[in-house]
Amino acid sequence: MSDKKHTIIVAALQLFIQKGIHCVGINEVIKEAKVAKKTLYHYFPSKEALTIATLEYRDAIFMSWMRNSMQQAKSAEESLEALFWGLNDWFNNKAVALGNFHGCFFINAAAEYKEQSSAINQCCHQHKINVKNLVALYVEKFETDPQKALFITDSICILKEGAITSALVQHDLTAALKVIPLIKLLLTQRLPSVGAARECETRIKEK
Amino acid sequence: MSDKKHTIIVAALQLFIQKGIHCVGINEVIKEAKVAKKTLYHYFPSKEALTIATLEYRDAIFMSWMRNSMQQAKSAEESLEALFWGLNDWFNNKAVALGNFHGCFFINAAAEYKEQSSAINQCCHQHKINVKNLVALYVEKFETDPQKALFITDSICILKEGAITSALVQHDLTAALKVIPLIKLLLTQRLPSVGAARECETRIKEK
DNA sequence: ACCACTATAGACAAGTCGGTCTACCTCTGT
DNA sequence: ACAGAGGTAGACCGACTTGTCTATAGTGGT
Repeated sequence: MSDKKHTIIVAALQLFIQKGIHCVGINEVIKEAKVAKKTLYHYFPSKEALTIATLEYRDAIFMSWMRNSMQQAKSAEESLEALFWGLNDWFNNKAVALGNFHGCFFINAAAEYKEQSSAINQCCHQHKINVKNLVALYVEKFETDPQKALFITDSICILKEGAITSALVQHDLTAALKVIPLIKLLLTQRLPSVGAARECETRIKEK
Repeated sequence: MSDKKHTIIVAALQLFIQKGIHCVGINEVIKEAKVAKKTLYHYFPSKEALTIATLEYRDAIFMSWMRNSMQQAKSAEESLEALFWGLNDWFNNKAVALGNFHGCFFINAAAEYKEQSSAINQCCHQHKINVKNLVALYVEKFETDPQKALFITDSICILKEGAITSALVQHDLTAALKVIPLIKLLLTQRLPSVGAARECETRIKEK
């Protein structure tokens, strides 16, 4: 990839994360990237294309950071816990790879582009699938029952989203830590919860 | 309150929730509200003031809906579970008072106005405090230890945020149901989790 | 009857938006 | 030497933004 193209993506990503996508104009991006407007439009046909490029770039950064945070633990269970220690670092601006915390770029972008048909929304959706797949990889190491594994994976992903959102909206920088006991509970005593999940499914069919 | 003022707030809220605040211009609001621009600026000094009025109105609607969803259950524990059944209705467009689901207005608004000094961000923050206080009211009915009660309250709020975010970004309309087993687990076996929370606090101090 | 209020439509100002375009300047490969 | 790619600055376009203003009209209270 060209140097300039990369510079533009990095600058745009930084601005989009800090201020939101709608708030940042093309002129601000080219000023920050120290690049001519023609150069930007040489590499990207539109602001939307640039936005998608920043989402893809952020996805690569985030997934790499996540893999790195999880793979050092001794067991699969500890890897899942380690994810939340990593999130805690992020919230407190200690995750160098992710930069300062301004919430999840993908959640924020999806909030700005709500229509499911929009390419930007689909990018955000895809990122969450990537995250879920990585979590599932670890869960499946100790839980062979696919149904139970899916329940644990979903629960962990929801707790992750909740922690990120709470950190952003409620300014609760300890949200990731508050979740860790629940993760432990989920991993040590998971059988009754699946029973309860089945009960829920039954109840919704009754409705 | 004047009829016109109320009409403007309702129209603006509907548009803001559907499309996001930055995406909706004043002209669109007055067209939807069938009101002259001067009338809007007679009641609201600026778009920001109008936005805050919509946030306050939505807060009133949401808190009323939430109280209503929870107060019918037999026990405090069931009220907390009922909250998630209510969320499930909302996600599936069955909560009449809240309208069709487009994510949490406050999370989305906070994502658009990230600066903590902004009045809009503070409104969102305040709403989450209101929600937390209502949850705490029920938790304190069965958990007298303030530390444990706080942990349970925080956990439930994080699960709520996670479910809403997952429903929006991952298009997972069953997110609220997936959380219910965790709520049950939290309420029936809450002692070990507080121990784990203490362990976390110890570990973070070591860092 | 008259004032103050509430409302209307819509022109207008001043600025920003995404995006196009011209004109010119370096490099690099042949 | 020369072509073409990649780069620069910035003028320009039409559409849109928030917010102000003029001119007009119906209303209720004193």
